[in-house]
Amino acid sequence: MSIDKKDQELLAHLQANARSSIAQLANKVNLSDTPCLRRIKKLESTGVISGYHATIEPKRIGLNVLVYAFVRLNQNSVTAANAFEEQVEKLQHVQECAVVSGSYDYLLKVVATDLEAYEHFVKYKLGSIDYIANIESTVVLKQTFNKKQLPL
Amino acid sequence: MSIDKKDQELLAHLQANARSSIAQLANKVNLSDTPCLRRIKKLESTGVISGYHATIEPKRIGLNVLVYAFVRLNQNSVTAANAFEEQVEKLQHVQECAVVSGSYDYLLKVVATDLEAYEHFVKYKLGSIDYIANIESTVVLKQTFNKKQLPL
DNA sequence: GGTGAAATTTTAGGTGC
DNA sequence: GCACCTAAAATTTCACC
Repeated sequence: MSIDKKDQELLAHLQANARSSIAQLANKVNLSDTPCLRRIKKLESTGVISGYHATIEPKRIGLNVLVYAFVRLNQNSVTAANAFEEQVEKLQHVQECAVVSGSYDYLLKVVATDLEAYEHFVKYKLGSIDYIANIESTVVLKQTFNKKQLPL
Repeated sequence: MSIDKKDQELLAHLQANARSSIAQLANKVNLSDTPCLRRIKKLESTGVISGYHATIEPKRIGLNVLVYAFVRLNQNSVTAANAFEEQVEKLQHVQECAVVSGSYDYLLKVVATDLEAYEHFVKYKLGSIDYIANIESTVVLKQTFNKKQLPL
């Protein structure tokens, strides 16, 4: 998959506004509609574009708290890792999960309505997952920015 | 702003696929087109929906590395904070920036082509920003999931 | 990569429930 | 508040050059 200048421009525009019409996009990158659409379809089918998603302001729906939670498991087995990953994905408040370097095994990005709800989440939801040794929470006091644009 | 069941369903669908047509959405939530569109416009104008963004697979465009970087400043002044936030936002490889609790001041989400590029980034880009006392990098070894769906 | 045309969709207004 | 209808404008998508 080779991504030329036009593709890069299309990706930039689609990251900024996923609901732009093909005609608008074609205009911005100086192509006519058909080749523009062809390029977008190709970017989709080759997996460069994996989806289009509305972004919701968490605070507008009552999710006022964001926390990064570091998790260490009590054993380094495939069984433990698989069990943990499977169970944590079911928790709707966990938005992202990553295996990380350092003294912890996982980093989770968690949303909650408030700190009390987060405490409850850690105690009863995360806390009920198998193989967890300990959890360290890093509370986000303020998000300074959250770009929706990867460097191309 | 009150968000009822239908709005919640619309938000869920738009988070899953931001390019759905109004007719498709109206069908899914058992509304006709007009009130469906009205609701979406309202969700947009009230800031519940802040935008629609194409999601790009970082690896498909050569961004193979993701790192969470904790940053501590060398002074707790408004001047230092403002200067840091302003300069770090200009770095395209920094996707997110948050003020956090704990022993560090900021948590940055950084993408890079590889670890060597990341090392270069820390040394010459982040490193050239004023007021930074030290940086601790937590490398993501594997992303297990990244949901595009907030709990409603 | 571009053109033109058909098919579909969006968007707005009006009516009555 | 909604469904239903109508209709113009815009958009998507196609075969073809």
